[in-house]
Amino acid sequence: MPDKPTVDGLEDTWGAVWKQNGTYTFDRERALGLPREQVFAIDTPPPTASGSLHVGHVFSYTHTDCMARYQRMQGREVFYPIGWDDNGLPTERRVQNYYGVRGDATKAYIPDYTPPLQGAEGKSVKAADQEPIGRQNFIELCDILTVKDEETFEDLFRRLGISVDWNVSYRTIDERSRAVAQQAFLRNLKRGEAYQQEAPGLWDVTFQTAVAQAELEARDYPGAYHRVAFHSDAADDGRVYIETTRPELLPAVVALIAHPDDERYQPLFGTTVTSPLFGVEIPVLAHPMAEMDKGAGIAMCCTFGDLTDVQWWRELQLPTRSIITRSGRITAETPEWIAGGPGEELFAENLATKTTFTARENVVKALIASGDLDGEPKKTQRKANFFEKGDKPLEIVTSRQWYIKNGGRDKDLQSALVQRGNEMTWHPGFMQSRYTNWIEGLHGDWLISRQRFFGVPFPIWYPVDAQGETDYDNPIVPDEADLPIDPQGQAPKGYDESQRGQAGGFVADPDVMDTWATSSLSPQIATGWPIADGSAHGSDAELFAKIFPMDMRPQGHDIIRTWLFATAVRAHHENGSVPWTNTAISGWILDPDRKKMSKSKGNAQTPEDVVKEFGADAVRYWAASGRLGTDAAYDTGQMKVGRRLAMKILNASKFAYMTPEPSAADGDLLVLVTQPLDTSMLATLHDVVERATKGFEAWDYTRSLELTETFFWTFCDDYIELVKERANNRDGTFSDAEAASTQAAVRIALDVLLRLFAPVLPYATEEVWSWTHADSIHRAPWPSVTGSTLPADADPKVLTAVSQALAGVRRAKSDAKLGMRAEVTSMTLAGPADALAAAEKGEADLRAAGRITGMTTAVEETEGATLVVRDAELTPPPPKQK
RNA sequence: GGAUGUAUAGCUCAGUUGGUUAGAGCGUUCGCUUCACACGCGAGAGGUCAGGGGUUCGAGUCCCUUUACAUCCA
Repeated sequence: MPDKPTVDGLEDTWGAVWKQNGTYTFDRERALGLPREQVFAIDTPPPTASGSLHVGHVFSYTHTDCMARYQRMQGREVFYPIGWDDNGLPTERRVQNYYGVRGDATKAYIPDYTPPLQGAEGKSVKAADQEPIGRQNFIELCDILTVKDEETFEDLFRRLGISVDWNVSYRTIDERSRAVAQQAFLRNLKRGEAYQQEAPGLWDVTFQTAVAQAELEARDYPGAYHRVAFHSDAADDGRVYIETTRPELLPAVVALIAHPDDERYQPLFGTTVTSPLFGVEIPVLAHPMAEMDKGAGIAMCCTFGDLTDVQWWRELQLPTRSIITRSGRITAETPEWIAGGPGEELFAENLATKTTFTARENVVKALIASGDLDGEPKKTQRKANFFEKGDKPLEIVTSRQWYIKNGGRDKDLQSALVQRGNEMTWHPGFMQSRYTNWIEGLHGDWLISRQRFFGVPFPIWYPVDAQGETDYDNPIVPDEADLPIDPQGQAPKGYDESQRGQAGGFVADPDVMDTWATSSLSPQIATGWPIADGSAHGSDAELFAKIFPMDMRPQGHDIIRTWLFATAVRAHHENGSVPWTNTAISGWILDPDRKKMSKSKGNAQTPEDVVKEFGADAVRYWAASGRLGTDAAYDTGQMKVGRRLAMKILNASKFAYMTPEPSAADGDLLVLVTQPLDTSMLATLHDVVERATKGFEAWDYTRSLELTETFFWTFCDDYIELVKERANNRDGTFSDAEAASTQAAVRIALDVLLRLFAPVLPYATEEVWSWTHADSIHRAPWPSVTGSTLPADADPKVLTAVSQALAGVRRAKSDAKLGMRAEVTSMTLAGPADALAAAEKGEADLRAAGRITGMTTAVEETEGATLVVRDAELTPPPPKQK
């Protein structure tokens, strides 16, 4: 026991001990032998290894850790893995900026490649300044940087005291994850849950990849309505006006569309009009999606300007006239429907290969020149779809993509997935509606293919026929036993590498899976879902059978629509079950202005600094003060309180263990506790244990902490102050039995309190525990209410009454502006008879703590029936002798 | 426009199935070297529970409505 206890440095001391002793190691054998409910399996979120953590991570990972530690102390075998989500776009983007490179599928592999930059942290390198390198070189750099990032993360998690088992870890790009993702995909394919389709879809021109509905973000985007004339024989003045924000798409127009009930356009339905500048003849059609009260009420449908165009194109069976390429520029060749027409030259000279922005300017100029633009363009803010990580509006491009069925096009599947939500217990419950709402709002299947580099490749090849045409309808798949595979580096069975890309040979599917298509399998990856025959790549059929579905999925509410939903979809298809039975949804961290904290706003704190300044226990205390589902303010004040609490635990414990050690016959301290005040304190604690346990059982660690903390301060400020004299008994005022009673009681209480605090404050509690125990507190049993043998007459009211009396004495001294050492030569303790009777049971302690030499009592009604002190006569303490 | 949540002391938040006079911490004011702790201890001040209406013997709590804020979806 140290002379001057401190919370500083506990992280280093105990972090090393826990690591060495494997305190949090998952015992697979024990788990397999236990009943299922005695195992607690957590599907820990794999953090994105693309930079530094922020306090929001600290917040939610602490929530999970508190639950994990509680479950462990309850004797359950806790499966608490850690994963890293290192595949995907965030990593690619970080690598681009960190090394100043860019993946380019056309470049060859360079052995021993040295990138132009090292650690250009935080800066973004312009695309033009990035060195284009081959796919394999790019992937190698991704691998190097993610491993480096993950080490930093591990440091912080360890320091925070997150009790994951570091032996049970995975990366979403490692061999096992690739094998799991590919096997799951192949099985989806076999069962018809995965399919590919060539269709118009949302496309990011910066990243040059398709994106899924879950990755969309609607943002305000400035634009202008252009009133443009189409030419018609059926119209009064030969003109039909439409209003469009995208005049550059005029060459791609396929129809004009108005609402079927719109009287203005009745005469035009069924007729044709010709487009200005290009003279293309198109039909005027009716469709209910046309908005009568917007613009002119009639719209031009282009292939494709937005998702409504796609719907019209599909439902009205319109032709496809695409002019926007995957890079977001206008196509270089003049399309056949323009060639030979009046706009041929305009297209070739002023539109081809231009950006949409330039093309728009040029079309507008031409429209002004031809007199087909009516008035000035009217500025507007329109909602445009963006990729959540992109900064240019999405275009719609026709491409071949892979999809997994998610209920967006199938009502039965949709309701089955909604139903899965009912099989999970949501903490808090209202978060389930976000899940349900999202599913019910889906309007397409889940697009999982991405035209990127650093991801899990589709385990697919396609035959190339004798004419050199790729046969997409008959993909070649590998055996599960061969997974994971890279179809770009390996030839399918029955072929050899020389046949790649040759007529009569094969080609690889060029795409990778979206990150979510792998991380949605985290339960299967972590729990040992068998690959092929179950012997390779971390397969563990026995463990999988035991702990899947898992018990807990912790995560933030912003990714319910992505990670949580996708995980439910995969388990539904593959396992016919939910992936876990509980979801614990953490809120966000808001800065003091109630804004979401983020690095871009410059208001985010680095967790490393915070932990260094206040200590891990203090930061955890702050995090644990935030309930599940509730956004919390970033509040260093709460961290100071946490630090103070941890200090108090050390100091109070030091006091307790400095009192003479009582000796019990058979080591059972409880039999020594005989005095009413002491049994009263234990009875109150007994009640606290009961309620704190209920808190954890309801996933309300905050409630549990609050109850424990409140009692702890009463224990320190009232109980310990009252029994100080008796516990040390320096003057021999008390009998040995009286002294031993409290010496035993403080030790018993502390033993319980430390364990109640342990899930939230692992460092301070472990430190104190180590003064009297050889084993870790984090493997000690959670305090039990059933096993205790409190004396039958233990009455919580005694502590309450004596504390009230002591408060009255303190107030009298405080009012007299005297110190607490002042002597009370006479006073009257007044209150109801039962309260007085209870107080009398601790009178000797009250006299000692209050330095009361003269006291009388008076039975009377008092406000709130509390005990009050009246007519106190005080003598200031003698000056202190040095 | 739809969904979900929030609104209680200067700040951050509790307040359980409706039940005496609405609580805590921080901050603030006053006081105290007290042999575990000055990173401490004691005491005080501070609230029309967002507004309005209703149910009830009784509403911070239940119902309706308005307002503000946050998030998600259109």
